[in-house]
Amino acid sequence: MATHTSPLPHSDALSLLELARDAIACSTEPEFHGLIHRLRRVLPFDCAVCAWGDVGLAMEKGAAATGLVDVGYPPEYVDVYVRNGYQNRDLVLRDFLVTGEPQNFVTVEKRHPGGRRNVVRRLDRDHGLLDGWAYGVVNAYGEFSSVFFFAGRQTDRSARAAAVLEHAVPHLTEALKRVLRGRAAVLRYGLTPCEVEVLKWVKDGKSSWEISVILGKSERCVNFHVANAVRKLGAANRTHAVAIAVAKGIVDL
Amino acid sequence: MATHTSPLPHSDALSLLELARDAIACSTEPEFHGLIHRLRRVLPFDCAVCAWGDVGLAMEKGAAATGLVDVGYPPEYVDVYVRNGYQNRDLVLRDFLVTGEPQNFVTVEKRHPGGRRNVVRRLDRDHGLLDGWAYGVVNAYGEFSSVFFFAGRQTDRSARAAAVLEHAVPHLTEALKRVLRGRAAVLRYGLTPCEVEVLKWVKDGKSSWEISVILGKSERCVNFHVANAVRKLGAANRTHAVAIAVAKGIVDL
DNA sequence: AAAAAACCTGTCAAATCTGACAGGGACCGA
DNA sequence: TCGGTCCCTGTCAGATTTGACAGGTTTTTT
Repeated sequence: MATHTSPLPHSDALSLLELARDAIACSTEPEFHGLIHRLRRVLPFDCAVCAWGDVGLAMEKGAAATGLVDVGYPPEYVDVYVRNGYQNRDLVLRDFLVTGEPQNFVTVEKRHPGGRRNVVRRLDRDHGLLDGWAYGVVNAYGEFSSVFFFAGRQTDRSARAAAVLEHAVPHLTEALKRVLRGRAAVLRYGLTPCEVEVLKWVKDGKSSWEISVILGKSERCVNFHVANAVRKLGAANRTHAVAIAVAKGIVDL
Repeated sequence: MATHTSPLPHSDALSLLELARDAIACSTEPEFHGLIHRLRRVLPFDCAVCAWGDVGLAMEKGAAATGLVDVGYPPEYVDVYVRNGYQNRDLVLRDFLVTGEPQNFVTVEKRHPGGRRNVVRRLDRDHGLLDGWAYGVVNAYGEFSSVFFFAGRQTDRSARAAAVLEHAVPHLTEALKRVLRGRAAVLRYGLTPCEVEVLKWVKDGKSSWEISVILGKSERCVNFHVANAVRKLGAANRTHAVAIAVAKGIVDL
């Protein structure tokens, strides 16, 4: 058997194995936060944030088509970043999307002429997030993708840190997929809360009349929302719409 | 950070990390076989087999409610084992189900008076599978569970071997879930091939008339199979049946 | 303040689904 | 050989969905 040339120390590898195993059982947002805190013991950082969704759609529609899971990032930071569309000027994000590999904030800054004056770097410095990493899982158009940022005053910039992220982040992404089942698709198809609501009841086999009694609205109103959901999902009828909604996690059994 | 007291050597931990990462992308049976062969480099064995399905249902209905994925086990062995219902007399399987921990064949044999004369052990010896391990993931009634057997002339019986399985098997189980999406549920609900077939077309939004044209059967025949599928799935109508079928992986989008 | 989006409701006809009656043949396992 | 299972088909009535016309109010965003 070929020997490994991995930069991961033994204790890191064992911690990551346990994290990978425990990520399988993760199904709620608090559990997901717990995984991020577990990761912090292997690779210290002050805060993390994950942008998730359909990367292709995010390119078209920007932040409106993306979700965020915030684990300790300063809310003002996130607000300014999103409102100004800074993902379009983020050198670290760009270099990650281009290379597919973990990107260190400082390393990227030094790589680009004028990197120090970049608006995102200035925002980083304003909030004391002088260093950190970006890494994620980027899938095809229409699939769930993620980009994580782990930031702080300083971080380990070595190949070991990159290796930690390369092993941890795919499992964190799988866990996040389970936690967020459906939210990406609701965003993608632009379904309104009423449309999702009626789909849930249709999925349970209720007739439009039964749903109207349950929701206290007219049968006509229910049919109106069902028809809108069918159209937005590109379905042929309500059965087809339910199939799509269940498959995409918009509604659960 | 607390130091680990894991029996896993560094190189094993790294190999398992890569196995765990690659298991995420596994979605076909050949890829799954590839993962098993990868595992063999960490923990040598001659052959493996996985019994999967709903453990509760398997207790009720035996082998009829269980699937098998065979990676090198002698077919005659598997045939004799299944036909004689040897899972009910398998001390290794029993000890695994009781403890939830990896069980070594020889260790179990020595633990039980008369273990050497056990029919499964005799079958093992007849086929040269003198040693090996059993380990799996057992979930609640109605959920996908697995039990893997890794066997050969001899295997590593140390705590290291058990630790390898404890880290590898959960990821193999998740991979197998993806590979086998739905087969467990078809078994569980007792759906016939025609019932699954019409569900696929209904799921795509086709009317019974359209499906009858596609399949070259009468519309009455299609409705008959749809109604049977609805009843077997315990659904209120075809829309509800499709929701269940998609959720359980019986049909895919 | 204005525009857009979301939500709500009525009526009617045609299409489709559901339930219930009727009947049959082929194949497999005990 | 017999019983069970799977698959196939016809007819009919009532229930539900679908599509298309008509109209409205409230909330949110710019």
